[in-house]
Amino acid sequence: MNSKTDSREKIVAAASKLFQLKGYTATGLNEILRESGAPKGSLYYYFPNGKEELALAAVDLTSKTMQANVLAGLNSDSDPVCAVSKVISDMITALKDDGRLQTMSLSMLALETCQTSDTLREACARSFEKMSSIYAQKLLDSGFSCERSAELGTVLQSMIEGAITLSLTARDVKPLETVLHQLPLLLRRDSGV
Amino acid sequence: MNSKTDSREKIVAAASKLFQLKGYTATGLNEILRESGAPKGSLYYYFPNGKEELALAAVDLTSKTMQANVLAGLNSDSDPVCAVSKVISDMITALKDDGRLQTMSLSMLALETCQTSDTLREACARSFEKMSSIYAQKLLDSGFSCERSAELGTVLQSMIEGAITLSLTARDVKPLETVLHQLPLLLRRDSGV
DNA sequence: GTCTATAGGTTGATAGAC
DNA sequence: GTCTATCAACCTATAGAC
Repeated sequence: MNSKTDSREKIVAAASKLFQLKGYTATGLNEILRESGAPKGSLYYYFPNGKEELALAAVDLTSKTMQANVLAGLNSDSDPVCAVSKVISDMITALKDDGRLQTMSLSMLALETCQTSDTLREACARSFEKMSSIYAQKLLDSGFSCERSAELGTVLQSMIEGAITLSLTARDVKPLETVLHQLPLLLRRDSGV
Repeated sequence: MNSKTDSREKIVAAASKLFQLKGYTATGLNEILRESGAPKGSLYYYFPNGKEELALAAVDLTSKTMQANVLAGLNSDSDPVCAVSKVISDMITALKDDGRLQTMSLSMLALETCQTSDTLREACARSFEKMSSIYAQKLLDSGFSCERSAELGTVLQSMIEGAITLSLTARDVKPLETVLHQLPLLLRRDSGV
């Protein structure tokens, strides 16, 4: 077994979970270490630049998992409306199971850090951009025009991030369900602008 | 002059500004007091329950200002597409002037506090709900059906909050501009679901 | 009522033993 | 390489002088 990167991975996994749950500022390094079981020395061995460098690794991990989840949902159906609906339904189910963020949104971390750390801001921006492009690619494959696919990808990403925020705040998945319900209208093929 | 509530109002105004800019956890009470010019004793005189009670007042202030801004934009045109476009254009202009949140979104504060404080979570949820209903009322007045108005109000609120998050993170108003561009399609009158 | 000084606890980070 | 003991700085909250 490779115990070499094991400590590192456990720290990043714990950080990724806690940053999403409580936010960047509210999550202490001690808490991350307690959760991961690793001692403090290991953290500064693997991440000499401290909290910011660890958060960067956590964002990358969260981002990759999010992308995999969305891609899996999109691949479940060839019809783009059904495919995106599946992605949102999965989020609703996950949110109902436990009312917490679990690899669904980087919004809190992005908003917290975008004014204070360019490194983290850019990492979050890349993640948002990637998610938009994943939605756009699905639309492009389904016959939407190049320009309209790109625009709708951004709109979908905005709408879903916003609906997650509203649903978490209300402790009620209704905003996500409403977006789900209005999805067919937004993605109509006819009379594209 | 009524100096009675003057200190209180200055504290709430400073808190409202800093909470939106840096977030709830990252903003210290000392910083708020420094910004407002009031001493620490006054804070605990007006807000015996400390930071949470102050944040509640700050959310109420921010929420009221946001509602006034959106209502002003919506009243600028009788056509709902033009009216909502005006609201979003104003946000784009404000974001271009200085790339910071200024009475535009409670998303960061809502995400930060929704897992730890029911009081603040509910205050943010009420604000989101109110904003959705303001958009819905405009659509209702423009002849949309009652049910469709309510649903589109939620979708608009989600989409705009999400696009603000994306624009701030990317330091680029393009996501908001894209939403603006796709707005006419979302709000088409024909063939309502 | 208004304000200051300080308590008590936590944070991110470091130095150095093994 | 891995870990522990400890630092200085910061936080929220309080007690009590004016």
